[in-house]
Amino acid sequence: MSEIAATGISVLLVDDHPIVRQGYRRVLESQGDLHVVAEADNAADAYGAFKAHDPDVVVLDISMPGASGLEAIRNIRARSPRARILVFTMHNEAVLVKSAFAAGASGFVTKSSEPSAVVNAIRSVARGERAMSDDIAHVLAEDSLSPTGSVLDQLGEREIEILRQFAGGATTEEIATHLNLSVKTVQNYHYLIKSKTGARTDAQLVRLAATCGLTRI
Amino acid sequence: MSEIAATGISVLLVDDHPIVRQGYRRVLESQGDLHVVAEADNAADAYGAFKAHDPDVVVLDISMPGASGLEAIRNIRARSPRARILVFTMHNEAVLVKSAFAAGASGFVTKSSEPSAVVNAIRSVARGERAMSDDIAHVLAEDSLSPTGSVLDQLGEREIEILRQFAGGATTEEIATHLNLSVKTVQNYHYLIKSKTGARTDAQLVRLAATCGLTRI
DNA sequence: TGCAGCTCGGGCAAATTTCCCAAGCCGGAT
DNA sequence: ATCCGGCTTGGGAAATTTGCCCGAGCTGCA
Repeated sequence: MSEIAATGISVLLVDDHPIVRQGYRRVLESQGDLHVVAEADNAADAYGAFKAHDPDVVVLDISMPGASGLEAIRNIRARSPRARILVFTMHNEAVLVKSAFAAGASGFVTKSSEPSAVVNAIRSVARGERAMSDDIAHVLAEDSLSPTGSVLDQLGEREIEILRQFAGGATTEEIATHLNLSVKTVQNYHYLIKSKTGARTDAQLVRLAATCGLTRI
Repeated sequence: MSEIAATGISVLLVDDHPIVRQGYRRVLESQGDLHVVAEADNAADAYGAFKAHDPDVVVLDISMPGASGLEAIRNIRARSPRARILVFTMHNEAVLVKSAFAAGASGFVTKSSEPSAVVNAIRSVARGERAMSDDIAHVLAEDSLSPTGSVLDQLGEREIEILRQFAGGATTEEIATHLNLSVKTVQNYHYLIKSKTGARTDAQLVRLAATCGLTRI
């Protein structure tokens, strides 16, 4: 079957929902130049499938947000730096997007995009270009993309400690007491952490802390 | 076009993601007996499309959570009690499932299901039977056996929906927009949820939602 | 020496949270 | 039929927090 790849773009589909995979497979294959050569339904299998089929593009459709998808990206890129990975999800949080690119993704498109935008993104990524959908470009633009790596690398020791306690459920006053700081300082850290990580919500902050292993839930 | 219905099952697809709709459409139509006669990308349009095409089955694929989906179900059923609605989502919380059936759904399948299970569910629903995927039956079964009142039992439908979106990282404005409520109302729910659950912090709320399976991290 | 970055906090306007309250609606109990 | 209670929806007003600006002390490093 690998002869096909010579005339088109071979794709590995990663998604945990079987029927979603099948739907995308049909949409992609109707394009003529796109060929789904393999599927995987979890992050762990993704690399095995990648190694076995050496696809031109990996389309990672992570419906659930964070960690396992990012892990899969790192997993593949660490061992095959030439891999092209297009993240395809319904989430559009700046933190997630940045993390995905930092982890080595080549593109990021949301499910709100038109089908044509998605297939064009696959073609762009296959050519080695970076691709993202308009809405993603928008959130990133506002967020003013910084070349920093993992989200936690941007944070100082104190910031991480405060984030940990906050994500653990502590109030601002409690954190101030624990760390012998003024409430004002803790508030400022809270704000600083949010701007550094791109989280716009306390909830996003908690999710971030959880996916980074800062807290367990 | 309605002559087709005589030989098969006509389907109305409701989903907010264009490419997802297109994928499902191809999967369903490849079955031979299933025909997608219309699509809608939001709850508001769903009833209009239903009235215009009178499909045998409505497949409601609400990736974005709930209330608007539940509303759409009630909306359709209230005016066309004969309507057969199959909810098709990635969520598998008992609360949601029960709400959906209470709202008048005929079936509930998750995206984790095999494509064959999904199309069979559509056929079952078209015959007027009730249908649900194995995993849904499982969570409902466990739920009915557990006398332990989950924290979620204290919360109403709206509260749960708002908690879900909040824990997912949405801002108050976003939730208000999604659910067509005033910001003030969402704020009040936010407060109410905290007092009902005893959470004193947004972070505690997120953790609570996560442990209840309302959101994944 | 000097810059850069972390840590710590003040200030102040704008926004949000916290409570309390009211009204409509609906289902169940009386 | 009526009342009670709970859900849903929002207003109001005080209290608190956020967002963003600032300065200052400390450290490490070039």
